[in-house]
Amino acid sequence: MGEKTDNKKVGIKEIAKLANVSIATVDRVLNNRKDVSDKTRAKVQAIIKEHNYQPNLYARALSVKNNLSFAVLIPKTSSQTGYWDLCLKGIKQGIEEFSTFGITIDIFLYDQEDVRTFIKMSEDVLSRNFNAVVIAPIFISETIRFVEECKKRRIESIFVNSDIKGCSSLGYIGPDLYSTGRLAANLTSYLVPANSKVLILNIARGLQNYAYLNTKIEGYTDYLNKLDRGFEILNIDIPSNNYDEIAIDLLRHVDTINPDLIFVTNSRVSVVGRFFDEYRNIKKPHIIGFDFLTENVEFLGSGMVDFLICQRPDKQGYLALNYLYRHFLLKDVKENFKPMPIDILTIENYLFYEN
Amino acid sequence: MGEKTDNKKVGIKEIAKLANVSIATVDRVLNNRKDVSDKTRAKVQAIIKEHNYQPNLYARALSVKNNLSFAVLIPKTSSQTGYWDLCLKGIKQGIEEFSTFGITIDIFLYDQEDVRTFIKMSEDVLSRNFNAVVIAPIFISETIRFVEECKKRRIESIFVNSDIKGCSSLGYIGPDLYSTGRLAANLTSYLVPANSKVLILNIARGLQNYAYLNTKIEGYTDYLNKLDRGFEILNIDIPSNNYDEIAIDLLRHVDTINPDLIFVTNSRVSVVGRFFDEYRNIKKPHIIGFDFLTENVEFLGSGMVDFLICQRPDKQGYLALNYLYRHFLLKDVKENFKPMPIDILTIENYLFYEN
DNA sequence: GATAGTCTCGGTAACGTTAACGAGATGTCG
DNA sequence: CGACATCTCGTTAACGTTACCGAGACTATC
Repeated sequence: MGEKTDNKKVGIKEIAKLANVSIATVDRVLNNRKDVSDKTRAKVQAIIKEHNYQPNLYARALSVKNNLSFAVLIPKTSSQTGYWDLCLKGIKQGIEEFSTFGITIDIFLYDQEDVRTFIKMSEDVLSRNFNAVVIAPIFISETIRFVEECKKRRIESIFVNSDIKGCSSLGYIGPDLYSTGRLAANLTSYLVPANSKVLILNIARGLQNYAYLNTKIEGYTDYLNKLDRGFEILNIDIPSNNYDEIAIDLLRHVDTINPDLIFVTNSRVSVVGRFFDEYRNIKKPHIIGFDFLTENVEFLGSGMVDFLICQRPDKQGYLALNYLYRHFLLKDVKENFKPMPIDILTIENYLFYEN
Repeated sequence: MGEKTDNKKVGIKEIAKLANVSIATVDRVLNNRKDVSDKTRAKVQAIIKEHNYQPNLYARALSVKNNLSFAVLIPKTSSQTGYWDLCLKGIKQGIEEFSTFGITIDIFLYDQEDVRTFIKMSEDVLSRNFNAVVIAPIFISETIRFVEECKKRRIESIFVNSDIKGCSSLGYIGPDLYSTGRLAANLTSYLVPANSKVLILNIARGLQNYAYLNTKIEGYTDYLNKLDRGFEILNIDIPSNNYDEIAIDLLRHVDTINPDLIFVTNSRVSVVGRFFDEYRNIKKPHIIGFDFLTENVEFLGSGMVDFLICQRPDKQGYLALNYLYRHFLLKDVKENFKPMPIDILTIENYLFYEN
């Protein structure tokens, strides 16, 4: 025989009967509201614990008529990378799911190359009356200021993609960026032998703002230095979003450095792939980069890129909304979240990767 | 401003009013039951489509009082590997979640080293009256026979962990095993140079039964042979579950072969790790294995094992039940599932891996 | 033309929880 | 002692869907 599962779910009604009170009182105890004497509260709580009562979340979701509203404040996708589209995809999935409960979710997109658009959008958010806001914090000081303002108005905040430690009221959903850099270094150590030349490549306009890049690079260099294999590590910025401009810079650097491996610190790895696709006379180094974008996957599939490290941006977006939903409606979350998994994609497993 | 999401969910009541019928009739149309004239059915359907009516699954789940029952037929966890515990963990999570709806789920565990226990358990399953059964098909011909019997009795079946093509009525949830082997080979090619000696190691009692192993090995050797780097590939079985026995065999083989890399084709990679931990005078090869078991992770963390390939057994178990739940209650599933993602774990990202 | 059967359809109680409302008991202050 | 506030608790209508029950209209049969 197999194990038998006891599926006798006790309901609020059962508890009420056992405690000789009304279901309203049980509800008051469950949601620890007032209007219950200490004595009956203790009695009901005892019975709840004794029978391991678990609320029916579906009934609760059905019953509660809320008018919660959340805001989402993330960069708009640029012509150069579809990264934020992925995040948005997860957000939209969340909207689809949670609109059933009457939750309103508004999306505010800013230009990650123009801090003024962030300030404008954050003011727009404040002008309305949201219960919570999901933020991708690109601009550090401006985000801190914005969250301060939110706290004053009792608007909860949660970060995705990257974190500013201790800033948001509800925490951070995303990968540990330092470990992300270490992982890239770990894979690097498998790809190239000792004394190799390794090029760290930061490609994007307005690079100075991207504090999260430094964390990745730190993890990367710390790991390689500790390995002590005589790697020669160079860190180069190409502050542009234009392929032709980037190609010129790249050509110059690659010519003089002649790297064995290039580590692209963000999702622009496809640009580097395209470069070596065009300049076939140049010796192609190993390439490691970030994010499951179609343009990146293309170069992964052709063997141009060795590893893609992924942080599930869509899942991050979805989880942020899911967390808010649970925070406000289900009240079941106390635990702070662990960092997101860091996925490794190669030519052999990318086909099965989704969300 | 941001995008505004229209959260006006139309309900069955709205539809009824618009169609000048009762909600009962709308319900009949929605669940295409009889007792509706063609004319009113068409009218209601038009209005449903026009207003893009989406049923409130929570209300439905709350309302429906079903007495569905599912069986789960998987190997019991052996002393040698906690693999099936992980699968069971996912199953139990599903039980927890779906018992809310009055679904009864019974677990039947068989001994994967003894086909008779499988036959016994499958008879037990048939003697009761389940609506569906989740099967981990280890014993091929016996499983086929069992599923035939299920079909006669209109019991749905779904496979996890490995597949027998076209056998189960509802499909297969798990990784593509051939690709799994290819991925191991891909990682192998990064770990060792040309002309290396590679040892494929199959460890488990009753190996002859494990058809899924061959698929993995096929993927592995196909990939390496196509690479054409002069790898010397050896395939060795150690049909035992006892560490001391395995160690003796291993010592003999490793001594004569002196491999540069060992590919352990199942979750017993910790045994190999322990071996090289004890025989420190032997040159440690690179090691690749399977599954996120605590004992395996230990050797991943110590650097003894280079890569662990994971197929999320707990998620497989959960998804199987989740699929059944959706199949019977929500009726929303038509799509056949894609293979599960194949995860790569190294010393640098395993900390963030869960379910 | 009475009877029984079939085909449509509407009314409504339930599912488990929430929250508005009000009743009764007790306390407080003049 | 009366007026009023506060504390405690029960009653009950929702939430959106399902499914049982039965009413009315129509058809077939004798």
